[in-house]
Amino acid sequence: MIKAIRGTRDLLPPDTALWNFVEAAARDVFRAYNFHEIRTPIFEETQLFSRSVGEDTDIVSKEMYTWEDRGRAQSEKGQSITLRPENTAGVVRAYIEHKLWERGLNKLYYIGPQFRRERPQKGRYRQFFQIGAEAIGPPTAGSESPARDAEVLEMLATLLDRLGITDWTLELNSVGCPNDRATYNEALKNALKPVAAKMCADCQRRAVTNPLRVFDCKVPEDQPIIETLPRISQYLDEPCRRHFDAVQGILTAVGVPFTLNDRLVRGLDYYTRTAFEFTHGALGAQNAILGGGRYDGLSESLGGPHAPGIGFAIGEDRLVMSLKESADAVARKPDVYIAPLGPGMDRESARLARELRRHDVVVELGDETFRLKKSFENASKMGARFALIVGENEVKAGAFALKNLESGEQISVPRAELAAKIQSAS
RNA sequence: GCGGGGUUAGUUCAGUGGUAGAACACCGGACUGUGGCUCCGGUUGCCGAGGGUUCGAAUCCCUCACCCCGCCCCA
Repeated sequence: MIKAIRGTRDLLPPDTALWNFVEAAARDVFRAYNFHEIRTPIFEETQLFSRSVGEDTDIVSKEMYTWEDRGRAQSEKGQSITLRPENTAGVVRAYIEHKLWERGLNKLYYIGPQFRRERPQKGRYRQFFQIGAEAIGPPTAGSESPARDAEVLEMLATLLDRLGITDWTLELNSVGCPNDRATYNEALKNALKPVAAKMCADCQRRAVTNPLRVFDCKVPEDQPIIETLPRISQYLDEPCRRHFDAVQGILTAVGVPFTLNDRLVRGLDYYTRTAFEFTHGALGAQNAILGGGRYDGLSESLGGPHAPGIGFAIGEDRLVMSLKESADAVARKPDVYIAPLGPGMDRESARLARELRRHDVVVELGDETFRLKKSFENASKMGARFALIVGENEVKAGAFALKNLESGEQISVPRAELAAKIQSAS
């Protein structure tokens, strides 16, 4: 048997209804903030990712689906291509390629699949879905303003509330400018040198390879040592500090609660200043449902103009997981099951079904060879609200037996009134 | 890449060396123009794959595959 390959999966009803619900809510909320949808290709030149995400990140060094193209044209041969591991790079590429700033397109959102070749685990797949947005543009468009950061964060809080997710926590930090980070990294390394030997094996390795990761350590014995380490917040220059203070001020003013977390660091190279994460309990080891931050230098590093930006990506798989219970409620059940009874009644039923569907009634059709019992069984199994009997008697009388499957009440309804009768009961 | 758990009916699972099971689901009947509740009957399997031990393997051993959970890392 051929199965979906490791790390990929089929999304089936009724879950798909929940996915649609989530996506519809996101589109609706984003629209209120003047974001517009962009769809970029799911594969790009490999360089795009290695240059933006960072050559030394795990994503680029070992988690990308990359292959060599064998196109017909000479220019296509040997070109290295990669399935997008995230969507920010693609959006910024498109922003530059189409000079979107010339058209005032500064706020973009996307919904779509991303790919990483990592070991699957709870809420983590090789094809996973992200809902994200990027506010990017020349500083005159407000793209560098702390007000933009606050707006994006407030938008996310609104979306989560709208989805009925109330127990979220917004963790906020500033990772400063590239200069601040370089200085800080040096200071952190130096501070770790004398104490690393006393820490857990993981931390000893991190101290050398990726010092920032030491802050993720969960070993209790290491915590006192970690507490003494320098924090990025102590290394922010004046403009970065003012920016961060302003973001916090606006968030407080609009009533979006947040927690400062100076251990929060972002893995991707392009992040600057504001970094954030929304977490949600009861999701296991992967408790972050969305993350993002500011990337003021990304456009320039990809050969574009100075275009500061801030963005985020929501892990849709995880978000849906935390809503899982409501999947059945969101799926729309048939309003009516039409039970044709006897020879010739399929034709009659098809005509009726067509009429009703034009009135936005959800109709499921039976078959004239089914016994009535069978039709009723089918109807209640699929959760139809009504069963409609289409037999010779009904056709002759021009009125049909309509049974409410919940109450058991059955009435005779003239053809012209059927749609209204079914709708009114919903 | 590393560690742990798992794989038996459509689904959830029991079965630890001697005839493959239960519940639910599904199909049919009781009930030929009326579902749900009830009762009766029925179907369902290369027991993940391959090899080994044994008179005999779902069961013990080895190898592999796949799934899940976690680690590393991370939107």
